[in-house]
Parts: sequence; C-alpha cells; structure tokens
Amino acid sequence: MSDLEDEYRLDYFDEEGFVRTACSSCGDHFWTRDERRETCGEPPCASYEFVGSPGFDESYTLSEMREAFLSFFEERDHERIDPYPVAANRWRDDVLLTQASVYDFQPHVTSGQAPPPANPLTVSQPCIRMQDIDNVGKTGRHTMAFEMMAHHAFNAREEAEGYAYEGEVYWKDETVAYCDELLREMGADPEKVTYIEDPWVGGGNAGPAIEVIYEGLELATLVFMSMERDEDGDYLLKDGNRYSKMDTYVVDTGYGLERWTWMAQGTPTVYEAVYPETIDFLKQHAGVDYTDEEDRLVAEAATMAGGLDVDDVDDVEAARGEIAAELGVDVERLRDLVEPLESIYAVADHCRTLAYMLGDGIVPSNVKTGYLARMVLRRTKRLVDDAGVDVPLDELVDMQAERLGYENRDTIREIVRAEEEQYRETLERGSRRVESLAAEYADRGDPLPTGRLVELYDSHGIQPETVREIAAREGASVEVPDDFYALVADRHGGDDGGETAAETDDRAAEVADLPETDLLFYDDPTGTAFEAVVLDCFEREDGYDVVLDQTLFYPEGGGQPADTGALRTDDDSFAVTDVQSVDGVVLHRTDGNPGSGAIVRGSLDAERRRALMRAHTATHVVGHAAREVLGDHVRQAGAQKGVESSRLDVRHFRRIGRDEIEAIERVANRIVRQNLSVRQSWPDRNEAEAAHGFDIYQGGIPPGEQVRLITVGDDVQACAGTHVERTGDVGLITVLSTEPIQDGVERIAFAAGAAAVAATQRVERTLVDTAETLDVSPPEVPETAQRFFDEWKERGKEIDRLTEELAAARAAGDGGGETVEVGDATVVVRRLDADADELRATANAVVDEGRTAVLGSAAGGSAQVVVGVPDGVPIDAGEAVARLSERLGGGGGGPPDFAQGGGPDADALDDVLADAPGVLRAVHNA
RNA sequence: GGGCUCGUAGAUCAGCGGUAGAUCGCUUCCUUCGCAAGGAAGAGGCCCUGGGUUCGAAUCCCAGCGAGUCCA
Repeated sequence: MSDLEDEYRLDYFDEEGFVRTACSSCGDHFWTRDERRETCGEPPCASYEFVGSPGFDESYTLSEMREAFLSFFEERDHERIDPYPVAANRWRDDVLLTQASVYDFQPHVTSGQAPPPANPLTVSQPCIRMQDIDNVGKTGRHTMAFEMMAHHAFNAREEAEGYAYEGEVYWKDETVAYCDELLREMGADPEKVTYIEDPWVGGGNAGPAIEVIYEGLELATLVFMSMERDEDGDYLLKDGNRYSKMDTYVVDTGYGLERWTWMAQGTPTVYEAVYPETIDFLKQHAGVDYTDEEDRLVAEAATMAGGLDVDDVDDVEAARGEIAAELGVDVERLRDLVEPLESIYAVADHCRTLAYMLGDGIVPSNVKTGYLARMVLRRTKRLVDDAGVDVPLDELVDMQAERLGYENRDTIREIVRAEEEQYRETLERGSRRVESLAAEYADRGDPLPTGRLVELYDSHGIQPETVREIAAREGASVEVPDDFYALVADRHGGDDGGETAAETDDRAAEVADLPETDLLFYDDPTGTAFEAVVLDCFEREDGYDVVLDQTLFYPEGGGQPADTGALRTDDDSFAVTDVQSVDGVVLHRTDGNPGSGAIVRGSLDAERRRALMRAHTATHVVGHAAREVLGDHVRQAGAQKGVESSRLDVRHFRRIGRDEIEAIERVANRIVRQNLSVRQSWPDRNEAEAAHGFDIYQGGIPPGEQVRLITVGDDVQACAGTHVERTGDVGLITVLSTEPIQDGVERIAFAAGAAAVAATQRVERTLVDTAETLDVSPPEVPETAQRFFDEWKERGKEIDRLTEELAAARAAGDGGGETVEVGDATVVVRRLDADADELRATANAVVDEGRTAVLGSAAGGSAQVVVGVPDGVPIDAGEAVARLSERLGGGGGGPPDFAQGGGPDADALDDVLADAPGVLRAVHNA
C-alpha cells in the first residue's frame, strides 16, 4: 500500500525551487517558493490580504476575467468550447444540476468511451451548488451560482487500447506550470502562492489534487483524476476505500471565476465584485443608503469575517460579536447594518441562479430539478420581501437573464410570475389555516404544539417563522425547536429504502459470447421480410428466445413497442410475439424452437409496423408543434407509441388549454402537409451536440461514440426508432386528450393516420348517439343538455316540495294510521312504504301538529323506523327507536326528539309497529 | 420515486355515523344625500368518483381521480 505523497513530487516544483512544508497550524503539506513560510495560507491558518488592496495588477470585471482566462489557454493550444447548460440532466441521468466543469464530460468521456469535443480544451462552465444556499450573502464568499473556469486534458496510457483517445496530452507538471504562469501574468507575487496537497475523492474516482491559495483565498483546484474504486487497489484514500490506477487519466481543473474577479478588485465581499450594478440597483430599491462611515464599518467587518473560520451561517453569528468588539461598535448596530446587505447579496445571487435554471429550460415543479428551481424561487421571493425591494421578482430575474444573454426571456418572466402567483396562493391558504389553528389554541391558552408546526411546514409549505408571526396576531405562542428540520426529516420515515434491486439480468450473461445482432431496419426501414441464420435459442417459461445473425424486427425501445410477425423454416412457422434487445443482441420471443444453425425467413406484421412508424414520426412532429405553440422550454418527459394511440409527455408550467391543443393540431398537420423528408444520420456525438445542442436528447441519452439523428424539417432528435420516409406518410394527426400527469408535466395523447380517423369517428359517433337520445341535431346537444340538466334539478326540487306537502297532508288526515294515547301524548303509529326522506318529512309534519310519530317503512328491501317527539313529551325517541329496530334485526338511534333506525327483517315490521305503543309506554318517563 | 394534508353553496370554510350549515358574494324589497352602510326576505349543494362496512355514510375503511406541500 502507498499513499499519494510521491504523486506531488513534481519536476516543476524542483526546477522552480519550491519546498514542501507542513502547515504549522493545520498540518497539511503544501509547496511554496518561500522557504520561511509557515502556514498553508488558507483561512483559518491565514487571513485575506487582498481586500482593500487587490492581489492582481489590474481590476477585471467578471466578463473581462473570463475572457482573460479563456484566451490565456487558447494561446496555449487549448480549444475554447461553449459552456453546457446548468441542467445536467439534459445529457446525463445521474445528477440534476451541473456542479463542476468536469460534469460536461462525464460519464462517457472520462471513462474513455467517447472522445472529448477537443483535447485539450478550455471552458467557463456555469454551475449551481444548492449545498451552499444557506451561506450565500452571509459569509462574503459563497455563491450558489458560479462559473468554473477550467482547462481539461484527456490522457490514456500508452499501452491501453480501445479508448476514444490515446496517448498523453499533458499531466501534472504542465498543469501546475500553467497555473503558475497565469498567476504571474495577472501580476500575482509568486512568493505568496501556495499549492496545498489535498487528495480528491468523488463519485467512484479519485486522484491527487492541489489547492491553489493566494493571499488567503483559494483560487483554483487542480485535480488529477487517475484512479478508480478497486477493492484490491494499492491506495487507501481518505474516504476509507481502496483505489487503483485507471487506463485513462484526466486533468480536471477548476478556477472560480468569481474568486479571480474578487481578487482582482479587492472588494469587501465577492458579491460587489461579481455584480456591482445589480447590488447598487437593489440597494437603491430597498432604500439602503449608508453614510460613508457606515459603509466603512460594513467593509471592515466583512474583511475581518474573511480572516476568521467562517464556513457557514452559525460561524457568522458567532463571529459577529467578536468583530463588533474589535471594531468598537455595538453588536446590535452592526447586525442592523449588515443584515439588509446580506439579503441583497443573496437576492443578487439567487436571481442569477434562477436565470440560469429557467434560461436553460428548467420548468418549476414539485419533483427533481423543477423542485430545486421552485425552492430557490420561493426563497428569493422571501428575501426580496424581507429586504423591502420594491421591484417585481420577474424583473430582477430578467435583469440577470439579459446579462447572461438568454433569448427566452419572455418565457422566463412568465414562469416567474406564474410561480409567484402560486406561492402567493399557497401562503394565503396557509395563513388562513394557521389563523384558525392559532385561534383555537389561543382560546385554550395553549401554545401551538410542535407537531402542528411540523405538519404546517411539511404538508402545507409554511415556514415556522411565518407561523410564529401569524399566531402572534391571534394571541397564540409558538416555540420553534432547534431541531425543527430534523423533526421534519423524521416524518419522512426510515430513510432511502436503498433496495437497489440491481438484479442484473441473467440474460446479459447468456448473450455475452454472442455477436451483436445486425439491425437491418436502419438501412431498410420499409422492408418487412428477410433471411437470417439462427445463432442460438434459449428456452423460456412461455416460449423461446431466438437469436439471429441479423434482423428486421425492431426490439422494444425508446417508447416504441416491439414488432411482431413470424419466423419460418421450410417445415415450420413460429410466431414472434415480443422482441427485446440485451446488450445489442436481439432476442425474438417465439412459440417454438427452429434450432441453432437453421436458416429462417422472417416476416413482420407489416401493418402494425407501418402504424408504429407513423406513430413514431408523429411523436416527433407533435413534440415540435408543442414547442412552437407553447415555447422553447417544452421538452419531452416521456413517450409511448402505439398502434391505436400514442402519448407524449412534455414539461410545461401550466395546463394546456383547448385553444393550444387546437393550435398544436394545426401546426402538426401543417408539417404533415409540407411532406418534409425524414432523414437519418450517424454523426459523432460531439458534432451532433455542437450542431444541435442537447435538445436532441428528447427521448433519453443514448450511449456510444456516435448517435443516430432523425431530422424532420427543423426538428433534430437522437432516436433509435423506425420512421416513415416523409411527413406526408403520417396522415392525419389528431390530439385525443391532454392531462396533467405531475406538476410541470402534461401528457398529450394523440393518434396518427388511420387511427386518427378512427378516433375522430369515435368522438363523432358519441356525439351523434347523444344527439339521437336527446332527439336533436348534434349542434344543439350542448344547449339541450344544459336545458335537460336544469330541468332535472328543477324537478328534484319540485319533488322535495311535493314530498313535504304530501307529508303535511298525511299528518293532517291520519288515514290508515292508528292513533293511541301514551300518557298525555297522542301517538300516531303508521306504516307507509316510502323512502327515508319521505318518512322523515312525514314524521316532522306529525310532530308539527303536536303529536308523536312512529312511522315504519319496508321500501328499500330493509325495514326503516322513524320516531319524532314534540317538545315537552317525555318520550326518548332514541331509546324507542333502539328498542324497535332491535326487533328488526338492526339498530338505530338519534337525539331524544328525533331518531331513526331499522333492520334487515322487513317481515317483522307490522308486528313491531303493532307493539310500538307498548314500547313507547315502556320508555315513557324512563 | 416516497411521505403528509386537503376535495362540502359562486368564494372561504365548519360539520366527522342519525333531518346538510356559517360568513362573504348574488337576487328582491325596505332604509339612506350617499356607501365594501343598516334592516328584511330569497335563490344557490350528484357533500370529487367508485366499491365496502352499517338499519343508516358528507362523516368510517379501501381504490381511483384531482389539488397542494415536503423530501430524495
């Protein structure tokens, strides 16, 4: 076993006269030109030296610094590439947001499966780190959104084969030399630069890494990704796992653009350096106007905070007293001065984050990336309100979107406004809830229990602070426990089930030695018959999986169902019912075994295949139409093609309206009429991404060096499915329905070709049938239905009125009933086979006449009894009913003046009613 | 993907096994110089849908649909 110490002994350090030193404060090892240097230079071992006196020769703005960095590496043979979106899930499915420049090249490039877009390359990659959200604005140096400037080189060992790049571009010495040279060019004093040894581990990879510190600020991290997790590896690293060297090794650097700009300007916090205009604007609109003396105080406090070990919010709070004492001011005064600024800094950063997120097409929702966007937006809204900024949030976000050069600014504003509105409604709903809850507890003089507080937050999204405010108005006290968020977490139960049911398919092992099946349908998309040799055959519970050397059968994938058909030999015919692809080997599920080595003729169910091809092309057309109608943020969230109908799930921030559906239909059918050609091509992944962006990955992210593109007019998508040759072949496209399948995702169901005609006819048939029933012509149906419904309601009311009238008439006449005296009371005992409503109404009418009613009915299969007692009569109706209905095999009860009950034994009703006077006597005065 | 909360009058909600309610809004009348004023009368409900339990379900149980929210 060995550690990584040797990895840091660079020729470059030797040549330049560096020495290796252990920090006298933290013990970390670092490299420096200054032999007398004792500490590593990073806070808390040292403090900021550049605030107030910039560490570089010239003052750079953010964009000037970016340009300086990129052109520095361009001049040194690095190709400059465009940054990727911040929504990393657009090209990889293991993460949500881009958190580092190397994300752009994971997993295919770093693993060596695909070539990088250039080698070496340089990029300034916007990133978002939600982990820092609480620290933003407060620590003076944390931002949620930032640009990671980087240069990357992708190397493969000489002897390694089968990788998408080969040989060594450059490695550690050159990387450190570049960094040194860049710093020197900026005017940094080389004597003050330290390179700290800090091995990096992450995501199953690892390697030596170096932190670059200058004047107390970490300016860059140079990572040498060269190891992977390996139980038998030689290296035991800080995460407790073993690692061994890989065949590929990658230079992964990260230079914080914001930090470099800050260093060049020497402002009190990073925020003033990054967005000076935004902060001025916010201060102005929040009415923050400090005197020179106050400004100086704030600046000094910020500088001091930088020198302390301030890594999160709690540290800031703890340090504030110290700082106030040092500055000789009251801690309260310092807080009053600093807190408004902290909010403003955070707002500036959050708005930039939102601009990135929404600009890159993230639609807020309650899941995944959309949830993160919503969280940031709501937090920002609270901060804006707290700080008293009198500018609408959509305008603040738009300012950043404009600065970042996004073109979908109208949509961004619309989304922000829609989200604000929804948040407002949530808060309003919440306030009402809290108010009534608080009033309840205030009446009893109790404080609001913690359980309620947790529920209000978890189920209704109301911050505990908000609850406290509202409750105070109602006069209820609220105690927010320190471990509040832990309690919320508890409510979410036993943590991630983590039942990674990685039941690796046995089938993968079976086919491991078989060659990948030659897929004929790409070259011959319209073919329906072919010949092939049976390579192998596996017996299954319900048939056989036949492997051929080549096939026209499309295996299920990309939302397109498998083809069906038959395999024939000279003697036999086998039905193909399902087709799956396992690691490139196509398995044909059949009802018989043709035998290995047999030559078979395959034939597809041609009609089914054609319908699926139409459906697949239609899916692209509908998706394109949806984007045209709803906006560029519309992305595919899933799709399923079918013979009868297909569906496309798209991200959108509100329900799709009837007008929009019709517009989508019009656009889709226009594309059909234009009869555009549908072309396929197999470009390199990088070329495809460069030419068409990541929007080609609507249907998912395929692996491999090359991707298959399907081009329909302006629409380009990576797609493995089968398509018709021209859009005209799709025929009619009709949208069947839309429905929300989750927040931020709408499902569009549609049909194409003959299925579309059939669907239209079905709808028409329904209408015609309905019209026939109503005996009117189809256009009159809505009006007539309305009239019928109104009449139906009117009749219901009429029936209620008549029931009451009838009841009154019965009560007045008491015909057919028996009247008995129980004590002083007159009791009407009567059977009338009516429903419960009528029974009750009649009993009420009898009671209104001052008499007691005992009514029975056997209308609905079971027996019902109702007893009504006028005021002042000492008979307990509930008790009477209980006794009566017991004899009917059931039960019953109610208040003393009016009760009802019954039982299944309808035959006993007459007897029970006959005995009723006796029962009433028994409960009389009881 | 999972947890939790909620679906009752046009709106906001109460009721939580026994005859569907309140407030605002609406209609008509009275009062008033006038009204987000006062008084009187009235209209307005498949209590989300479907099963189950029960003599009886808006109410309890199950499933579905819908809305909201928190977490991965």
